Amino acid sequence: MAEQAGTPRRTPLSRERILRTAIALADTAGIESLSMRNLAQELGVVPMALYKHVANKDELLDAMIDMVVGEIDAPIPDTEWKQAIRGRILSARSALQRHPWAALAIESRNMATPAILGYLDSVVATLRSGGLSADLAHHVMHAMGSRVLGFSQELFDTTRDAGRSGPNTAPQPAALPPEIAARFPHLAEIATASHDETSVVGSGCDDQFEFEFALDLLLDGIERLQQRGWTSAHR
Amino acid sequence: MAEQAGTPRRTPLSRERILRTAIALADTAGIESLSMRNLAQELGVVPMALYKHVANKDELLDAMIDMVVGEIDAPIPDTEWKQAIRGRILSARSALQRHPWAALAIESRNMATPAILGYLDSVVATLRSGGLSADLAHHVMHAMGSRVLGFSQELFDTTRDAGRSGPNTAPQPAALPPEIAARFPHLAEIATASHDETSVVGSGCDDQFEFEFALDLLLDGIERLQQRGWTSAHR
DNA sequence: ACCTGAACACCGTTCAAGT
DNA sequence: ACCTGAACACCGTTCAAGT
Repeated sequence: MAEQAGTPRRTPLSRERILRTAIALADTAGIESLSMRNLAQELGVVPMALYKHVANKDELLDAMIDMVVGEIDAPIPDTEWKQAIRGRILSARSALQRHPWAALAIESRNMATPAILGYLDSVVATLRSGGLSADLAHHVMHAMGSRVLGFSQELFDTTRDAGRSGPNTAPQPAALPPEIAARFPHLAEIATASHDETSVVGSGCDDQFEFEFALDLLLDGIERLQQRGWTSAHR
Repeated sequence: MAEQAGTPRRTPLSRERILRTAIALADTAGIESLSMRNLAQELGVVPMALYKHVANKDELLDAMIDMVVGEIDAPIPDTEWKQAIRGRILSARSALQRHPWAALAIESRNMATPAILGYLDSVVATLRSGGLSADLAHHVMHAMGSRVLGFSQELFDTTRDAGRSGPNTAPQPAALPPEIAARFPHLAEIATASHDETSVVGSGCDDQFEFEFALDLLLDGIERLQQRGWTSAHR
């Protein structure tokens, strides 16, 4: 079960192979199943063997994050800044969606891996090249928050089973259970809102649409500030 | 050490007392120090005793979260919706700041405790009373994301030691270490931006300002959409 | 009837002993 | 010189044995 068919059983352990296996394990079994012991077993080695290639579990997680961030597309040159940022962020989003554990891992880490810093740096570069002041760019990065990296921590999360293999366990809870819908009438109302308008199947809401809605709200607001020559002194 | 001076050593265990102690422990020692065993020791009982009052650790965490959410101020009646929401969210923020572990706990939980649902419901109620359509209110809640609850997952977190007792360990890293400032010039530039403008001591940036900047950017954008009678069909 | 010590099945990580 | 079994100090939770 643990040994893969094609490879000779004694494929030498390498940092690369450890990272790929760790990511695959987290993707399919969930991040909570990623223990040094489980990972070692998956690789057919004794747990201690991993410590030859990674310092400890924290460093392993950092390296996994860096690999995911590395999947984000490079910026498209010669594009208007708003479109460039938009495309970049949507690419980040799809990378993070391929690895559902990554968003929370990034948040719980103290942050600041080289790959993340490189990505953020290039986003700032795009903002600056679009004519935004360093001052405004600074606040923009804060305002975007985790959305820069493609996730926004949806509060009522429709797809929270993050990290299950196979088809998503029950596509949607089919709106709210009636007893809590009664206790929280306004939530019930908006849960069923935008049914008629958008063409979403079932009662689920379109996460991608919500993400872009918020993203564009922010980008449009920022563009307006820039055009008005906003500085921190304004407020 | 574990027994408090004023109380008789046999203060009967109660859910209330367990929760208060758990929150205090997480506040002072950090969430990673909150184990059932540690908590029991703090209370002077055997770990198993806790299971008479809480089903398991997950339920304990949910109850702790609900208690923190309970600290959020009630909405001020008869206020214009934008101001009402703004005040509510800033109150949520200060509650979450008093308990630095809470934001991450909320995110990692599957979400949807009664207190959180009640809070979200009342925020939606305010939006609706301000004349926003259920459709727009829906998207607004998504756009706000975790900011509705007062946190935004700052990506470059200036105060990430969350959960240390005593004075904050070194107020600020004094800008970026020069070697990484060289590798990420645009980050370095915005890190030192808004120095002259705002009156922030040291090189830190004003988290509260950044939060309100983003909040107002969103609220202003939403107000404009509302005034224009925006619906999902627009896009 | 109530309480709890010991135990179970896990962690991440160390270290000395074996080849 | 290299590898690794056993061990350490933890987890959350169960359960049978003790009062």
